[in-house]
Amino acid sequence: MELRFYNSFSRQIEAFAPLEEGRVRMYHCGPTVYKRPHIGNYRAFLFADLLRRLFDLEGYQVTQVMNLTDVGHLVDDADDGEDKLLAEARRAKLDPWKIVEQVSAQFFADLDALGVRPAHHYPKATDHIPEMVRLVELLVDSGHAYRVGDNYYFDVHAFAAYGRLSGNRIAELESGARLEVNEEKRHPADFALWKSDPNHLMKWETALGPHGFPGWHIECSAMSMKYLGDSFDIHTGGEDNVFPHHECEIAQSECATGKPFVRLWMHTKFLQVDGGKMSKSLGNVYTLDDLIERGFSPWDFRFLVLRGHYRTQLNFTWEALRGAAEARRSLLDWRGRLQAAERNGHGQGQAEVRQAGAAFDRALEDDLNTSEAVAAIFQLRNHFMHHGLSQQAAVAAMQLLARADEILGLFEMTADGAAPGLADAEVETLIAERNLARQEKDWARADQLRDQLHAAGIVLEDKFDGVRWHRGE
RNA sequence: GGCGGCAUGGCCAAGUGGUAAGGCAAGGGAUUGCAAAUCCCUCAUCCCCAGUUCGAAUCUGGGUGCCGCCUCCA
Repeated sequence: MELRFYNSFSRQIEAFAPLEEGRVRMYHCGPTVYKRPHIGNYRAFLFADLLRRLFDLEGYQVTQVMNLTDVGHLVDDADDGEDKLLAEARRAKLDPWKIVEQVSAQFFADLDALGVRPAHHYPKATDHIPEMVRLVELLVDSGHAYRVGDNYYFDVHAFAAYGRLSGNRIAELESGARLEVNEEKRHPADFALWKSDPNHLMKWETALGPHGFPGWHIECSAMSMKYLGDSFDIHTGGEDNVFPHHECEIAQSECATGKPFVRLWMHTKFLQVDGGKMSKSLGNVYTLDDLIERGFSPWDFRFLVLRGHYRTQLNFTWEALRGAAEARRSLLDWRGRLQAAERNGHGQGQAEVRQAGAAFDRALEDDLNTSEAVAAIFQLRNHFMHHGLSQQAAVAAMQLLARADEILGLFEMTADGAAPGLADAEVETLIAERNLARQEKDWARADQLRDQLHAAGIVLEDKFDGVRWHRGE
């Protein structure tokens, strides 16, 4: 496939060309582990998984890194002065390290439930204090950063390209600033690399000072470059990360190394709920458990998210989730029908399968247009339902469906083909038994057998000329 | 105030100059012991207004609504 992606930095769709042939190195901004991520957060992580799966299938050697931020962020404007993690620790009357441990475990459980392939590294900020300190020292030595007491700030005027990613201009940032200016900084747009506060709970004694802790942006520069090199291929995050986070990462990384930092920046749009943003006051900040409580599988959510384009806002509604769940079920059903057709298919359809496969690939190549890719699958399904497929075409269609499953993650890890439960012969026996009961108009017995088969994932179709069955839903 | 983005049927969502993909839901009919599944049929002119064009959901201008960001700390 000839992949083309939209680059937030150039604001254009570009042909994908990794730094090193056959190899992809990518970094994803991960969660701040102070509180269980909500479904909106998982949109970004599912997108990262989509990239990962695509590159895996395309035969690239992938190195994927996602950070866990375990030194806090601000809760919101109202909670000034204290970071998210410390606030949560106080609220829950727990040690911050305990919070990190619990939330991280929850996060990994969620990823697993969503069918996300594990990244190769999940570095934590607090495990990389020396790397961050080294970066700060480099920036100070090279004149890109300055020290005030034991605080260290990046001088945005030392990097001419500051603002290129976000489109912000330093002068505008200054005039638009809503909050009071930190008098220590030479310019309001300068950002903290390293701070000091003797009263901080999470602090480190380093060459930078006795009571220091890192600024937010520095961790991603330090960890991405440690695991991926000074220059790497892809960096992703939510749209909220563009500024200031990624803008600052570029500045500090490129000034520290003198090399280009990231080739391709990709950002996912936010997930909205009921047409607006999620908010605690509306009670629509959902976690995976909220979906499960309503009878949905995390995989239904996965499908809802991935069949929408990552650069478009996606509106979450319960009705939409129900629609995604039904659609996924019908694909599962189709897989069962295809398995049957691989043995006793009829019709033609080679051309249609080829066409669908080409459309599927074309859509994905074009900046991951998963909507169109999924539509291609459904079009083939519709053709099959109307006209059937030859055995050979059914085999090819199964291959396409498996390919879609590899990339999008459609089906939960239930067995495919080798489904646990009844063997074909057993199914046939039960069906014969039910037919006998039906002939004798023993409806209770017939329905009981039907229920038994249904429970085993067997779908029966009572046709005028007999009973057909397939595995599915 | 600055920067960026979105607005397509009941719900979700592609399409970005050539006459509206796909999914879900809904209605009518066929079939059925009942049911499910399946089959047939029905279901949008693209937020509003004004332009450009032979032609616009797609371009331009102006509205309206929604979303992200604008660094004390992070």
